[in-house]
Amino acid sequence: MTDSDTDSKDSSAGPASSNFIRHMIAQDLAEGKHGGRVHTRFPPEPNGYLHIGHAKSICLNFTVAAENEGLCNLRFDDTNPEKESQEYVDAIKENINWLGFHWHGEVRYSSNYFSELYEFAVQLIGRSCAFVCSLSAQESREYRGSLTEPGRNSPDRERSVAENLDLFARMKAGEFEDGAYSLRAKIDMASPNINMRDPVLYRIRHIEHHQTGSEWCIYPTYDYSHCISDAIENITHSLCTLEFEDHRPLYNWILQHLDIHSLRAASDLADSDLDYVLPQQTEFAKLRLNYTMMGKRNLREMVESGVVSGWDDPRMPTLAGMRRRGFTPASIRNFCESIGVARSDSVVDMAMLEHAIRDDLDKVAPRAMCVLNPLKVTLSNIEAGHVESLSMANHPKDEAMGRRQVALTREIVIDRADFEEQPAAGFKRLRPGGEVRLRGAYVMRCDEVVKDDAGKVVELVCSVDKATLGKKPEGRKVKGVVHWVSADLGVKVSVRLYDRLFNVENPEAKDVADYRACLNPDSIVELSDCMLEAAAVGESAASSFQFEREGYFCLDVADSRAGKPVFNRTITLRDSWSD
RNA sequence: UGGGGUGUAGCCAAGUGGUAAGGCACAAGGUUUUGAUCCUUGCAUGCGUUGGUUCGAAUCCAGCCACCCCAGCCA
Repeated sequence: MTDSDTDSKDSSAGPASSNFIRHMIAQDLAEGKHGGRVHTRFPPEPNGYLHIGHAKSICLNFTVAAENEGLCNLRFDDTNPEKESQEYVDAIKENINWLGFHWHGEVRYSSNYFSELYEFAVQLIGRSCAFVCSLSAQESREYRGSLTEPGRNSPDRERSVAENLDLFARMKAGEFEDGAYSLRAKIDMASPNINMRDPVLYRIRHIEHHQTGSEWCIYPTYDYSHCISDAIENITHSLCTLEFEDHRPLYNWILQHLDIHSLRAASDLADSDLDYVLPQQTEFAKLRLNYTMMGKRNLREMVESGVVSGWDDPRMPTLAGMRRRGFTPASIRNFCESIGVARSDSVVDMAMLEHAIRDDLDKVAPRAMCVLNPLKVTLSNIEAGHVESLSMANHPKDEAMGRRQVALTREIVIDRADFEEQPAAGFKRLRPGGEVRLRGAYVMRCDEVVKDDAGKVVELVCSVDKATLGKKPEGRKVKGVVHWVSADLGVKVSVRLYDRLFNVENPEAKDVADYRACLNPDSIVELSDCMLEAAAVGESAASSFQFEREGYFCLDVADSRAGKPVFNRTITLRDSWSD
């Protein structure tokens, strides 16, 4: 086991699939490029909750390290205190642990390195590679030029080293107000790559930081801090998403313009005799899922506007939401492995995710019977008060999951959808005069349909064939099987049926003016009169079940109350019949 | 119209000069006391496109087309 190993083996995970990052690392290892080390990092900014897209990156970074006896750090990229908070730090750590990954050593923060980052900035100034600029944000935008036109040099670009040093020290000391000055790299205002047009390295922000409090009033930018943080942590492979590709020249420029000996001295490996090698950035395509919004800004918007109940609403693509929905860590890891890692923009079909969770839950979730829309059935040839205890397997293929007792009584409930007075062709369930198998029990015949004044079916009077317990009926075939629960001995529960949040494939598409117009009005349907078999509730009950013939459900711990459990539908069963 | 990328089936994706893996989805059978699971079979004479090189090209070369990213003191 290494630090980056996962908690459990994924029994269902096939062999690791080939991808360009695995190839690259194998080749780097073969060439001894980083002294045989593989050290990755997952660098979230604590400005929101992790979502399934982050899971792809987490799985990539941690598994690629584990596969090569390497290490993976967790580093909060916390250089913009304005948008960040401890709440997010805590949630992110918990999500990663829940997924089953363990970062190497202590949690890191870019803010851990603020002192080093400052000293390296002083070094860049000393080397005439950076200068203090007095242009406002607006002015600097004008000076930057455009996609097709080169920019112009800042009037401060040739400020003396001494003056730059003095100004930068005073920036740090808090002498200036926000925006009065910035520290910029001195690269090339005519570069076709706009990121190289003297990018800002430090900005003044008189604001409290969740980790460093009021110690600093200047904060480094992403481009400046990320590469140096990687170098300090001796990261070998810095994996990020495609939009940072244009930043790679800057990533390399900063590291190459710093004294490698001082970089080494500031790094975790300062005292080792390993070769000091600069980290290399490699980009891959981020995950996109259809019928889903992944933009942090949009997710936050949905939470704040109350479109969903919170970051952990079971309809959210956040890890917190998916967990509450009933997704297992293994299902998410398997999904991330199954989608691959490549450089082409792609949109993964939701069906892939649904397959991953069904695949895992089919194996691990015990079965139970729960009637969602109860219809009373009186079994005329079972005495009132009689309780027949039937033994049922918790899993049809896994005896190790044990058995449970299920009570059959005179009055039971079945689902309304399992009875039709005038069924369409192919209907295998109950009809007047027809027979159906009560799952795990007897074959039952419908003798009488009881209706109310409005003509609504309110009860069925049926009789069971007592010769059919564990046996096929004689002289006829009964195709349909129906789940049921004792009306007296079952437990009343609430069940939330979840469906996709959006009814368009891409709610973030440019031609969608407002995602609110694309919300699926049936993304949550709450049923409060469901009847669940008693064995499925209580202290020792499992948290996830397959409610037979319906789908996979999990107990909602947050909203369940004593005597009134609430279950969330994780996903339906595949249904080749379709209602 | 500058720079950086990407195009293999409905979706994801392997493939790195020797004749198109795999998964999802879908379809058809079989098993089944879950219309589930499981099993079997089918599903690209074709790799954005047009040319070229080669005995041989998804792989190499050239042109063209489409789409994505970049002008935050966000990450």
